Amino acid sequence: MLSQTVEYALRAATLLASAPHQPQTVEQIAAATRVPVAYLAKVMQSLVRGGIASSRRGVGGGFMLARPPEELPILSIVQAVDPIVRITTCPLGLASHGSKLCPLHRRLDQALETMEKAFAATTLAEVLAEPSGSIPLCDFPTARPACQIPSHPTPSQA
Amino acid sequence: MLSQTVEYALRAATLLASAPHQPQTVEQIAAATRVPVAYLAKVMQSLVRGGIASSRRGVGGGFMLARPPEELPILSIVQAVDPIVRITTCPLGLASHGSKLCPLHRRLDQALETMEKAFAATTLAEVLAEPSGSIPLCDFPTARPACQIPSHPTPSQA
DNA sequence: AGGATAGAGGATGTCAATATCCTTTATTTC
DNA sequence: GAAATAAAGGATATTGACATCCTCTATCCT
Repeated sequence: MLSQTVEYALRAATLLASAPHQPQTVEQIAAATRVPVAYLAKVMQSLVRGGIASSRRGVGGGFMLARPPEELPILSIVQAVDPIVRITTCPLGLASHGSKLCPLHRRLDQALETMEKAFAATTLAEVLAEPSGSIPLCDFPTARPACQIPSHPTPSQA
Repeated sequence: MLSQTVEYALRAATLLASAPHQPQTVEQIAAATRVPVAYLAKVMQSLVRGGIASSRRGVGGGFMLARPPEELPILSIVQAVDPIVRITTCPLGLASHGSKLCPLHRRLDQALETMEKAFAATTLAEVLAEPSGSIPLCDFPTARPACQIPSHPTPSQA
């Protein structure tokens, strides 16, 4: 239903949100989120192009969120890597309907709209700092959820 | 987002609903719904296995809905061909959360649930007989929407 | 400047979804 | 029973999502 790529991107973004102002390398993100390193590199590129993350090369470089998690609806992450395409014209390709969708596709598009809205209404920050106290994104080997950072997540553990 | 297969299955089911008690061959359905014939044959098999449609071989045979459209939520069609898989355990595979989802995946699963409910709440009949009068599934070369059937849709036009 | 680090980008491989084709089986009609 | 019709099912292509690898470029540190 939701693509692997979206899943990966959301995990990565969540990790970045949990380590603010601390650049994370692809290796670090991959290890923490259990995503194939090489593929994650591509996904991160999409996030950078989409304005979700910023990147820095060289020593001490890595990826950081381009904006604070409070201002990042998870929809923007979805759209950056694997956009939700709404149904705007009849997929059958017949022009007889003009711009009006038939009932079937109207319903399908409504379902898409619902998803879109749900994702638009949820920010990364909300995903991260849940009142219930459940640790987001499961155990992090290196990083900690925002609510219980010791002093800084992981400067360089090698 | 939604797979091609689901799209095809819904189109086919809608057509069957528009021609009740009139078996439609794969060729007929394919022509009316603009779906590749050979692939549609596979999709129809799934619908039959899923209890959505019934099939008859031989002359005068074809596919019919197994139940009246009023009793067929479109969710059942989706589930028959390309089931929505809800997120029940942490995709990261770490058991530390027990059965509790992390906030991220809880949200994602909620989105899936919303879709599921939307599809569960909509019947084929509703998709077919829209008050607005827009013709479902665009133009039918052979069949007509339920609201304006002449006498019978298309017995055998060859 | 030179070496080390780390992202960017291109080329390529793998696998599942999509799609096609052909043979077999069931059913009807004559 | 034989011929025609139409679905069932297996084998096989094609395509795009997912994934890997290698080289190039930017940045940091000494």
